[in-house]
Parts: sequence; structure tokens; C-alpha cells
Amino acid sequence: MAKKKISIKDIAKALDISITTVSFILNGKAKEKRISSELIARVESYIQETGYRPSHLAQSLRLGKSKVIVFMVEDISNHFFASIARLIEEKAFENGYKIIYCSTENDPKKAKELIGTFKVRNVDGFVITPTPDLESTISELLEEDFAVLLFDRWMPEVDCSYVIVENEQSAFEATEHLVMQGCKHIGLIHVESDQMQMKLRLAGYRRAVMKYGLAEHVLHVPFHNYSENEELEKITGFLKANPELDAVFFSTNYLAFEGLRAIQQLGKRIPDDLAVVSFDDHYFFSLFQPNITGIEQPLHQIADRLMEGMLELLKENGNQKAVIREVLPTVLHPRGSSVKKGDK
Amino acid sequence: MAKKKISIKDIAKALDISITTVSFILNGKAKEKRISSELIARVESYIQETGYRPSHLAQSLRLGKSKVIVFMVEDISNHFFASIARLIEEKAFENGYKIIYCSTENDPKKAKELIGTFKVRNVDGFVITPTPDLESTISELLEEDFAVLLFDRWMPEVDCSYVIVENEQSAFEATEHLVMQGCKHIGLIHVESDQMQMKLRLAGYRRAVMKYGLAEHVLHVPFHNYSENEELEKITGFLKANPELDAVFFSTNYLAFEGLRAIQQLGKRIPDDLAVVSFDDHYFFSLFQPNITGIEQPLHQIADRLMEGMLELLKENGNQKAVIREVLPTVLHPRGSSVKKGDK
DNA sequence: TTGAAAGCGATACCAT
DNA sequence: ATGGTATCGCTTTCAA
Repeated sequence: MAKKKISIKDIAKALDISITTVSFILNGKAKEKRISSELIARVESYIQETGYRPSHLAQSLRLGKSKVIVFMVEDISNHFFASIARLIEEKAFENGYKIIYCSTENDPKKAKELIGTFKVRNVDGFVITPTPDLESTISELLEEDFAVLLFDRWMPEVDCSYVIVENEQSAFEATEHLVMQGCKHIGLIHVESDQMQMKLRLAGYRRAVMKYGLAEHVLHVPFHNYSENEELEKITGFLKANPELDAVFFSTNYLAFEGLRAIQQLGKRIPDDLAVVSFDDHYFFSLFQPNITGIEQPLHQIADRLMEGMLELLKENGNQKAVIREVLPTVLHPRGSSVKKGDK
Repeated sequence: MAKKKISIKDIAKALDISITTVSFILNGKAKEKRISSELIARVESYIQETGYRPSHLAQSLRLGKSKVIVFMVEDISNHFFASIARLIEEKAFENGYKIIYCSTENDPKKAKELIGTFKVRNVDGFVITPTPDLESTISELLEEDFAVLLFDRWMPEVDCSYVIVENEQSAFEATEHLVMQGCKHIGLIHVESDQMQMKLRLAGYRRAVMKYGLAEHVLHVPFHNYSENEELEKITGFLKANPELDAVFFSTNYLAFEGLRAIQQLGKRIPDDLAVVSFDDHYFFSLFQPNITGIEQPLHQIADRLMEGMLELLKENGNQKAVIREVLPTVLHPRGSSVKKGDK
């Protein structure tokens, strides 16, 4: 049934009425306009028959709204982002929104380009994990009345809505957990990054070691550069150079994966030689032997708040700009990797 | 700089020339139309100044093409699909296409609904991992001249382009690999599914055990129903009920993860008690102890062929319908989990 | 109760 | 070489 596209005009012609009337009926304004129910029925049955569906494109052009939300993250193939994507998508569709995704690779240039492209596309809203140096671009977006919602990280300088987790406190608690297990030399293997959430994780670790009078041992790994080997080497070198370490805390799970590899290669036993905790819990952590202690980010909650927030922002048609600030708690899952056997 | 939207009309007015002229210049038809280079320069500099960008919405409406490709997979949060998404996205953007994603959950109803929605949205192409029972919908799409490219699985009944991997042969080789390691009782833990690729994996396994005169041991696990525990129990039961097994082949990696858990809980040693091979290689397999032998699907190749193919389909404006049929080879990575120590 | 017509932003045919 | 204008499909104000 290669049916040709049928437009509102066709149906008006076929039923010998005006386009306006059809439009009213389509948009549920029939009552309001007191169109005879007989006509309404005729139009509706014709629509049924022909399977007519209005062109979203034309509607968007006319109304200036496209019902499209951009989901711009660092890397859509990353488990964390992909999971959020999945959860958000569902809610979006329920509300008539489509989602376009894109990955910034944490590159400000790429991010700006993408945002520029989408502005022209008349998208309605942006869900963004901001790259560095994006403050002015975000500000512009806000001024131009787009709905913008940051997540995973945010920018203190810009008064923009966000949904994040308690990074500082979580890192503090994870470190403290290691202290409670009797660890005295706790290393942090950390992404060198300007990203706010990373700074806060570092701060949380620092607060904890300071509180318990321990020494700081931090390895700064340059930002993910797609040469995993380099990370592996860096971590290996760090562990070798600091043989006194009895615990390591990874500030993100992809570093933990490389770290586990390094630890294996060095022949160290977990947790006896080295206790391990990682930010960002992962399915894998409970499969690895021993199970790895992880800090879980509440994916469902994040996704829920993200979409609720976005819909909220979308609703208030550029009225007053309510700013959503959501900081969600994480959950520490203590597992074998951080429980010293000698613990009584 | 909350600059108000500027349209082609505005710029024509500002420069006191006609819309047509501006349009020609914008579309690089200036030469063709022999517009004075002086005027061209004036227009171009004005465009620079104002940062004008044409409305894609209007262009789409006018041209009937939206430069949007739908990427419809079973579950975007799945590592395999997310990785492909990431790779495709890049190529798409380079070519001026945006990608909208959606997950079908392998539900034909949802898939049909989504396709219906996107048809109205005037998307240009569809990249789809078809759910069962989608033949007629796909056929319609084809008749209506959409660019459609299936992947991961395909439908024998429909003459539609696809990009897949050599499922049968790969499963055969993996099974044969186990035979070569001296395994005599090779089990297959398999998703019960109508999906073509799954049927082929089963067929490959069968061909191998038959060739070597071995007995078949197949566990059919019902399709992913989000209750992982059930899968774990099923696998555990199967392993208990077939104590003679000396190897298991998982037809997909999420089953392998649950399987590894089951094996751990049963206290079986890999590979001494039980050798393990899985379809779909995973980062994790080389981290697990012992390393798990996996069949790698060539992500980059798949993504490349997918986008090349899609662009090709998009190009031929409904001329003759070239059908792309791409079957890519996989790579078996033999690792510790399938190499018997007794092997001399 | 229904219809005519303007307009969203851009393209391209037909004039001049 | 440039410009006028119909058109894509739809919403909505104003008139009738």
C-alpha cells in the first residue's frame, strides 16, 4: 500500500470543507468552535480510513517548537551515559518528545559546534554534560530561552539547572570506609580534569585523609585519551612507586578497570595487599573476584529527575526561569575488595 | 547577546536585494547565476556579521528531506549497540545527518509505533535491528522509498539491505575450537529467540557437534526478561543437570556474565572443570580471571559499513533500489578460559 | 458554525 | 544578473 502522503488540504478537498475546520477538529478545538458533531464524525472517520498523520515538520515550523530534545554527553557508548539515555528516552517518547544524541568527547570545540547546529534545528531543549570552557555558550542558550539541563557535572559560574550526585560526600565516605577497614595509606587514582565532579571527588578524598591524619597519595591520570595502555602504565608506575599503599580509590570506573589489570599484573592480592574502591558502580564489579566495592550512582533517579526537570523547563514558556538544582545521593556498596580479612 | 532569529528575509531587506538572490548565494549557485562577486561578498560578510544560519526546519519542509536518520535498536544501553551508536554518530554528523535513537525492547508493537511516528517526522533513513514480526512494516517502509538498513539480524522474507556478521560460521568455529581443546561434552547456553542471528548461532553449534560426532546439550533461556535471577537459576540448573559437560558456549555475552556467576557459585574451575567461550567479545572478558575466550564482532567495520551503506541508500533518490548485503567476519580470541591445561 | 488568508523560512521556476 | 512569487503543511486570527 504505497499510499502517497496525504495532507490536511487533501482531506479538506475530499470532504469539501475548509482546511481550517479540519485543523480545528484535529486539534481538539472542535467543541470550542462549536463545529457540528456530524461534521466532526465525518472528518474523524475519513482520517481513520486514510491513516492521515499531520506533518510534524510543518507544525514545528509554524509553532516554532520541534519536540526534540538533544542529549549531549561525553560519550554515548559509555555505560553510564548509555543507561541514562535508555531511561530518558522512554519518558521522552511518552511525552511526545524525540531524543537526538551526540557525543562531545569532552571537546569544547565539538560541543560548541554541536550546540550551534542544534540551535538552528529548532530543538526545544538540551540535556548536557558540559565540557570545560562552555560557560558562555550555555549562557547564550539560556538567554535565548532554550530549556537547558546539565547533568553529571555543572558549572558554578552559570546559573543553569542541573542534576548531579553528591560527589564530594560520596568520595569522603568511600575513603572513610577504607580508613575504617584499617587502611593507612590510601591512594587516589584520579582523572586530571577541570570537570567539577572530578574536583569534588578529589576534595572528598582529601577531606577524609586529612580528617584521619593520613598522607595523601594522588595519581593524576590525564584525561581519557583513547590509549588505554598509557593509563595502564601510569597506574602500574604509581603502584610501584608507592609500595606502602594498602588501598586505592579510583575516581571513575574506567580507571578502575585498568587499575585492576595493573594490580593483576603486579601480582598483588585484593584486598590483602591492596583494598580497592571505585566510583561508579558497575555490573562487572560484582562478578570480578573478589567483588569490587563501588559507589553507585542512582541511574533511575537521575534519569527521572532529568526528564521531569526537562519537561518542567519546557513547560514554562519562557516565563520566569525556575532553576532546578538537584543533588542526588549515591550508594556505597561495600564488597570483598575493601574488606580486609584480618578485620575482626 | 540575545540575538533574535534572523531569517533570509531579514537579510534581503537589510541589503535591499531580493530573497532569491540571497538564497542563490547561500546555496552556492551564485556562479551559476552569474551574480556579481561584489554582491556575493556583501551578502557573505553580512551573514558573517549576523551569524545567520538557515532554518533546517524550513529547508526540510521545502525539500522533503530532514537529514535525520533513526537508529532503532533493541536496547541503546547495551554495550554493543551503544558502541555502534557512537561510531555511527560521528560519520553521520560529518555528512550533515543527525541521529535520533530509540529502543524497541524487541517488542514488535513498540517498534511499529516508533516507525510510524518517525515516518510522519519525515526522517530520511532507518537503521534497524528488527524485532520479530516486523516484515510487513519494513516492506511498507521500502515501498515508501525510505532508506532502510537492517543490522545485527535480518529478515529472510524481505528484500531489504542489511549488515550482519557471520553468525553460523563463527559459532561453528568457536565450537570446533572447543573440540580441538579436547572437549567432548559441549553445552550451548542459548537465547530462545526467533531472531535470525540466534538461529544461525545455534545452527553453527549444531553443525560442529555433529561433525565431530558429539552429543548436543542445549539450554534455551527465554528472551531477556529483565529478571536476571531467573537466567542465573536456569543456567545453574542446567549445569547441575549435566555434570558431564566439560565446556559451555554462550551464544551472547549477557548470558555469559550470568553463566560465569553460576559457575563461580557452583565452585567449578575454568577451564579445568569447564571450558568457556562466548559470542560477543567484551572488554571484561580479558580482565576476568581466567580470561574468557570471546568471538569479537568487528564494531568499527559494522559501523563503517552501516553508514556507508546508509549514505548510499540515501543518495540514490528513489532510483533503482540497490540492495546492500554485507556479511562481516568475526574474530575468535582464544583466551585462558578455553585452553585446557592438560593440552600438550 | 465555518472559511479565507496570512505567515513560519526556505527553494526554485519564470520573468525581466 | 537579479527579482517576484508559488509552494511545502500547518495554525490561527479575523470575518462572515
